Amino acid sequence: MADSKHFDPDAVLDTVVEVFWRQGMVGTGIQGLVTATGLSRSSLYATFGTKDRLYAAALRRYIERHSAPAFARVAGAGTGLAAVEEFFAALVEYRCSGGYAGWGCLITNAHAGPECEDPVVRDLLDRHHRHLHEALRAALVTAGRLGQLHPAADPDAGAAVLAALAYGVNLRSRAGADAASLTAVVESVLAPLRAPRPPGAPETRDSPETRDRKSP
Amino acid sequence: MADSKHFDPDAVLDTVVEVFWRQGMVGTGIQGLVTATGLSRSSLYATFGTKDRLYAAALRRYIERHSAPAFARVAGAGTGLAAVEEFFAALVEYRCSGGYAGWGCLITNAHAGPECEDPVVRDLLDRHHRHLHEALRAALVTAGRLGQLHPAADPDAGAAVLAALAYGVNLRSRAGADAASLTAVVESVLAPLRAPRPPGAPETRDSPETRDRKSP
DNA sequence: GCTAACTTGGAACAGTCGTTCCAAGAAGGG
DNA sequence: CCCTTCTTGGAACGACTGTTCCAAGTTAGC
Repeated sequence: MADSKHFDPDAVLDTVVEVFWRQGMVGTGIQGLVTATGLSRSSLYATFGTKDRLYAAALRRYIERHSAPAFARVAGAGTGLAAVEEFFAALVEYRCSGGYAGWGCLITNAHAGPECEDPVVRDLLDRHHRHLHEALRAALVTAGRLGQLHPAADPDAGAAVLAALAYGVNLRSRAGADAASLTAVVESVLAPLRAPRPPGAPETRDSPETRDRKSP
Repeated sequence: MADSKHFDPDAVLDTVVEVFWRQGMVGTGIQGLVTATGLSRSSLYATFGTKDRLYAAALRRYIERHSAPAFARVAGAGTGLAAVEEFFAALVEYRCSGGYAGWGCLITNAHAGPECEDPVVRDLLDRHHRHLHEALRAALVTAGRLGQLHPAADPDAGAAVLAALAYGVNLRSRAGADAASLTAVVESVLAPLRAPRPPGAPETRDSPETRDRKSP
C-alpha cells in the first residue's frame, strides 16, 4: 500500500551514534548527520524526529550496544575481581586504541554539555550510572563470595569508587591520556580492594603492582 | 594620546568564564557573550580576539581563579590527609551548592567537547591535570611524613586515583548527583589511604565511614 | 583646538543552524 | 491500472553562527 524505507534505520542510527560520539551534541549539525548517513533531511526527520529526539535515541542505542554488553559481562562473569580487571582493561583498550580511540564515552561526554539539562537526557545518564554501579557491585559481591575482597571493602562503596574511576578514564582518554597511565590508575584503585595475601602474610596488605613501582 | 577602554577587561573575562562554564564552548554564541558582558562585538573582538582565543583565555582564567587556589591550598596545607579531605569537601560543596551548583568544572567539561582537539586547549588540560596530580601528591607525601598514610599506599599512585576521583565528582555533579553520594565516594576512596588504627588495632584497617554503613 | 590613536555601537558579511514544506517518485492492495 | 500511502530529494524558512568593517565618538599629547 505504501513505499517502504530505502535504508536500514538501525544501521543509520549506528552511524548517528558515531557522529554524536565524536563531535558531541551541540557540535554536531544536521548537515553533518545528512552527509554521514547519506540520507536526506526529510528521511532523517521522518524517521527520528527532531535533533533532541535523535540524540536521545543515539544515547539509548549507545547504551544498548556499547555499555550494556560490558555491564552484563562484568556482572555475570562470576570471576569477581578478575572480571572487574577485565572490564577496565577492555575499557582502556576501547578508549585508547582502535577506531574509537580518543572519542571518550558518549554518555560521559553528555554529562559535560548543555544537553544534560534536558530531562530526558538526564534520566538516561542517571539510569546508565545506576546500571554501571550495579554491575560493578555485582562483581564485587561475587569477589566477596570468592574470598578475593579485602575484609574492609564494601561492595557498594567499592562500586561507587570504580564507577567514578570509569568516568575519569573516559574523560582523560578523550584528551589523549596514554593507556599506560590509565591502566596504572585502574590498578591503584583495585589494589586496596584485594584481599591480603592468603595465610601467613604480614598484617599490611600489598599487591604486586604497588609493591615495587617506586622503590629506589 | 588615545581613548582608554570603557570597561574592565578582567571583570569581563570573569563573566565570560561563567558563560562558557555553564553552556560549554560550542554551546555558547558570541551574542550570548555580548549580552552577558554588556559590551559590543567590536570591543569583545578588539580585546580578546576570536572565540577560540577568548575560550583559551577563559580556561586560563578559570585555572588561576578557581583551580590554582585550591591546588595551592591542598599542596601547602601541611596537614596531609586532612588537607585532602578538605579539598574534596570544598569541591563537593562547590559543585553541588551555591551559585555554581550543577555547572561542573570548566576544565572537566572541556575534555568532553570538540574543543579538546584544539592543541592549545589540550595543552591547558594536560597542564591542569599535572598540577592537580602534583598538588594531591604533595599532600600525600606530607601525609606519609605525618604517618597518616597506609604503608601500602604510594603517594604518586594515590594522587592519580584522587585526580580521577575529582573528574568523576565534577562530571556527576553536573548531571545533578547529590552531595551526599559524592561525599560517600570520596570517603570510600580515602579510606584505604589511611594508616591503620594507631597501635594495637586488629590487622584489618577500618574507617568510621565504611564500618557501619550497610550493617543490617 | 588640533590631531593622532584608540574605542565603540551597529550594520553587514557569508555561512550554517534546526526545521518545515512540497512536488516528485515508488510501492503494494484493490 | 489506479489510487492511496508512504518516502525522498531539495528548496525554502527565519534565526543565528563567527567575524569584519566603518563611521562616530572619546581621549590625551602637542
